[in-house]
Amino acid sequence: MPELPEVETVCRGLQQTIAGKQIKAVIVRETRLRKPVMSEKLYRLLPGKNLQRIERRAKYIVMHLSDSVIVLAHLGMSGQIVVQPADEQYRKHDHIIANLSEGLQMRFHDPRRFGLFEALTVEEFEKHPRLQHLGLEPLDKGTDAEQTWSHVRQSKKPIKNLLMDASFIVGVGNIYASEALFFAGVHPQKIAGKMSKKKWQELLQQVKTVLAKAIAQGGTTLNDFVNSQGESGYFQLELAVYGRENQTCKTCAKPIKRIVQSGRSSFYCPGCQRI
DNA sequence: AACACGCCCTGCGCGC
DNA sequence: TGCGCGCAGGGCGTGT
Repeated sequence: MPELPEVETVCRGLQQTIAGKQIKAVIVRETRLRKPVMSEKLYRLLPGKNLQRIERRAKYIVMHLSDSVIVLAHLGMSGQIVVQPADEQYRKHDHIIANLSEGLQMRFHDPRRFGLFEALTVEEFEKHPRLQHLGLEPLDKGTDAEQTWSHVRQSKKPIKNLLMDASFIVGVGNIYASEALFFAGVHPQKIAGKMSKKKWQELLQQVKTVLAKAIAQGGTTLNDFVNSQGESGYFQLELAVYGRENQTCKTCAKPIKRIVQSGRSSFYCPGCQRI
């Protein structure tokens, strides 16, 4: 479900709604996530701690608690973190519950269970293997063509695969990769190293623009996205190519094509995006 | 050693 | 109406 803009939206929402609140108790109802949930550690580390700051790194949600405790969460394909009144009925797939002050609950909900939810000490967080090899944040000022070109020019990957390579740039998922490629006029199968530097500059700019717009829309570009208040999105910002196979290109009216790259669908306009 | 692939899961929409 | 199939926004382990 979520790419960088959706995770960013969740983090901002959590910061607004639960920063400053205390975790009273934790209930683990399902441990079978991508990585088995360490219930005992959650029970030991979280109760009594205050939520101080919630931030995003790549597609990870990082919750800083008092006493140097950190909750690291990932939404996978279908995860949600929703804050709601504690007296509402559990939904199917509400896997981890944190009772907060003021009668609220934070619930980690994830039908496909590809997500991650764990409690860590700061030391564990800083050495966390999953976080060691993450690439650049696309929205950072310093992430520009100058900074990245030497890597891009050496890559023999199709450009779409490179855009989605989290050891290079983080947060760009299957939808926004297709969208950015469309707006830059780059074919998803173009070999990264064969682009001109100018074209790469343009593409990176489109990546930033697409992500920033989606954040500005509150992540509501994706149809079943749910923010931290449980509000679902609706298409405020229409997608140009993703999911539009056989529909007409909004620029040149040719039919949008779908191909599969590394097992994932890519959508592009054969008129606007050339190899 | 850089790639692509399969797989982890549930749910949904489609065609029959 | 029910059933099977293909597909889904992520990421990791494995094999080439």
